Amino acid sequence: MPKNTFLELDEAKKEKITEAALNEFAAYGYEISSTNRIVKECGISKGSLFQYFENKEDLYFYLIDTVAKEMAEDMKPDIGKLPKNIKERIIEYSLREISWYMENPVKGRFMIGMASERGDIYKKTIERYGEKSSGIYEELIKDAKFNGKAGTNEMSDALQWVLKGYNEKFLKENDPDKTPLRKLEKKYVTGLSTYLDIILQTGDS
Amino acid sequence: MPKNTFLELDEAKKEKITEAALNEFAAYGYEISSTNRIVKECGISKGSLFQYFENKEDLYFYLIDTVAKEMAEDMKPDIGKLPKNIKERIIEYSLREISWYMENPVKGRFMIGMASERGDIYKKTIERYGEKSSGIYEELIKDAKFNGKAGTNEMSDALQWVLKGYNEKFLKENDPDKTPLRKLEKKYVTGLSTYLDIILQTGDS
DNA sequence: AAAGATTGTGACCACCCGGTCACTATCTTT
DNA sequence: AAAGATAGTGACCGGGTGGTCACAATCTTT
Repeated sequence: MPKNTFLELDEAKKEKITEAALNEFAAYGYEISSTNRIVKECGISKGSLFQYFENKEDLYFYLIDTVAKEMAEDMKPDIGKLPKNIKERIIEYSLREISWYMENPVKGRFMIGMASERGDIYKKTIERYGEKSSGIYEELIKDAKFNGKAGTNEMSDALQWVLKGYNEKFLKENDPDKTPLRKLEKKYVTGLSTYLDIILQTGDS
Repeated sequence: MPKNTFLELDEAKKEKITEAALNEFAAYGYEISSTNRIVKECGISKGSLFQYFENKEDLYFYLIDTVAKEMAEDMKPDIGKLPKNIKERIIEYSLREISWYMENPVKGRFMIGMASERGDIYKKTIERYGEKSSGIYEELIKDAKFNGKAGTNEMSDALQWVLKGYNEKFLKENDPDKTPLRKLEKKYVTGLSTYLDIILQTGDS
């Protein structure tokens, strides 16, 4: 965790440092990211950075804490009022998620990158935060009918894999800076609907 | 590509160098991997390594070439005689793939890691080899019936995501060094069958 | 205004990197 | 055996790394 000195900085400065660090980690990943570039980017001295944070790892975990918390808080209010229909429920939840990524591209890339780190830092991240919970997917499909021998576990796995695959594909093929968000959201829903038909037994739209 | 000097080395030495380099890249990824550690591991001098290969990148691409070729050749003979039934066909192909990964764990981790590199080396890899072809998945499902509006493209995407997800899950949960391969293969097929039921309309076993 | 506490700085440290090259050791040809 | 070609070596180079610390600047208390 950051030292008190950092938390007591004025918002603008904190923001600048956080932004620079997120950009660096999002672009290069943990190991290749350079604290030298970070301090140059946000205009503070090396000494200051290491006064605010114990070390590079401390800074990295602070960012994970902050961004994960912010994301969770942005999404939480919507989760309560999801539709009853399974397919609609999944689409609305997933749309909320992808919109957050498009509205927060740097933080989004940071979070995605975090999940594909390697070596020590990956192990430590897992130790601190555990594997990504699949609880939310089980929640989403709680009263669906399934094909074959599939149970809730298999179904939520499949849903998770398809959503992840579709999100990656969508983010790769669509640039939120070029197309208005509204249009992208419509496109996202249309595309996702087709994929959901594949794994959901229910025939209604 | 490696210089002639490397290709003319005796097999044992080539093998030792290749093995050490694969281990390093598989464990750390391209950027963090160290040529110093590689030469120490395989017992040659730094000078020799750079006599055999132009530079680190050259070595890396040589490994990709070699391993990808080997994998393709190991799999090719089987592809021709896949069953006609879609589900059986997918299972048999996918089983062959996962078996190869379990029989060649280092090469397997190297190939998987390769696909999740970042930055320049990732771009260069794509430039050289192109995106991973999804042609094989289209081939596998060529005469399936689909749910809803899904066409061949969506279907092969979904199949690809589910297979990838299941493979990762399976490799994480099963250690080929502890359980005999036969048993693992049986377990793999049983598990995969359930997931395939989710995305395949066909009701037959 | 002076003294003291706090915050900010960047030159500097030891270390590691990929890559080089003058040199040695080995093998081949004469 | 001598001479020449080839293969192998590791100290060394410039450069970048995360992290430190003596000092400078600023703010707070007296």
